[in-house]
Amino acid sequence: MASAVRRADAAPVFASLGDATRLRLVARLCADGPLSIAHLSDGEEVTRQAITKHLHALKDAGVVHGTRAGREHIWELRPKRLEMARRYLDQVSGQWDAALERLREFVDEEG
Amino acid sequence: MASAVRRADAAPVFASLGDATRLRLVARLCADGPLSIAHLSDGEEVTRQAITKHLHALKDAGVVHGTRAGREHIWELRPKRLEMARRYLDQVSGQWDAALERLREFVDEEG
DNA sequence: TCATTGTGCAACCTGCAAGTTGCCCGTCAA
DNA sequence: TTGACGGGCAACTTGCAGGTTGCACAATGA
Repeated sequence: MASAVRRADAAPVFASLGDATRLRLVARLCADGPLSIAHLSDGEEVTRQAITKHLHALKDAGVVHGTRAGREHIWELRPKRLEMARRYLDQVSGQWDAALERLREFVDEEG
Repeated sequence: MASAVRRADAAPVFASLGDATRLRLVARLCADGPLSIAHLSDGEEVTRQAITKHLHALKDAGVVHGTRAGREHIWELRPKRLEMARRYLDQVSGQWDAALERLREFVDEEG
């Protein structure tokens, strides 16, 4: 079985995904593959600097990874972190199901 | 197939889970079932008021639901929202896999 | 060589989130 | 009826996130 995801690890990832602009960046990186800052800024309503800041926020959360190539800075997704977040939600859902089961048994006993 | 999760719906949920205290509250509600504010504040390092604010943040994101019972306010989890967040991560991962597949085919063609 | 392109850096502004404190109110039990 | 318990409300502080502007700098291409 996969090891349990710690809350302290999951929270920063969720926080990094909790911004609409960042979530859009993640979606684009996921659909189109690695892109430069200029390309990622293209079509966005905020400044290139704002995009850069968001990319660093995603990087600090481990969701994204940047590489310098000539005068460009290429950013790509790190799907492992997203998968970790998904696993955390799975864990919580699993606990919930177990709690429901316990409740059912309790009700059965009382009845 | 389940309908696609919109980014605008997912972002607030992620944001609500992006705080360590709130994530802890969610975990407790999930493991122990519905609890009052007093119980949820018990063991936390912040004030009851702070917990109340966090619970309202989770409620605004649709992750949690509160009911008044006598002089107590009972809060319980809404697993549907968490499941939605999980589905969103599934979507993104799916796109990522498709992108990898396209890349593989492209490399095969070139080779 | 020189203009253009893609970025990085730093300073700055602004609004909101997180937390606290103080006070008041309904509810429940003795 | 009264005191204790569980909460709501409002004002206030503080730190930081999100965004901007201005400038400097390296890489690139004509």
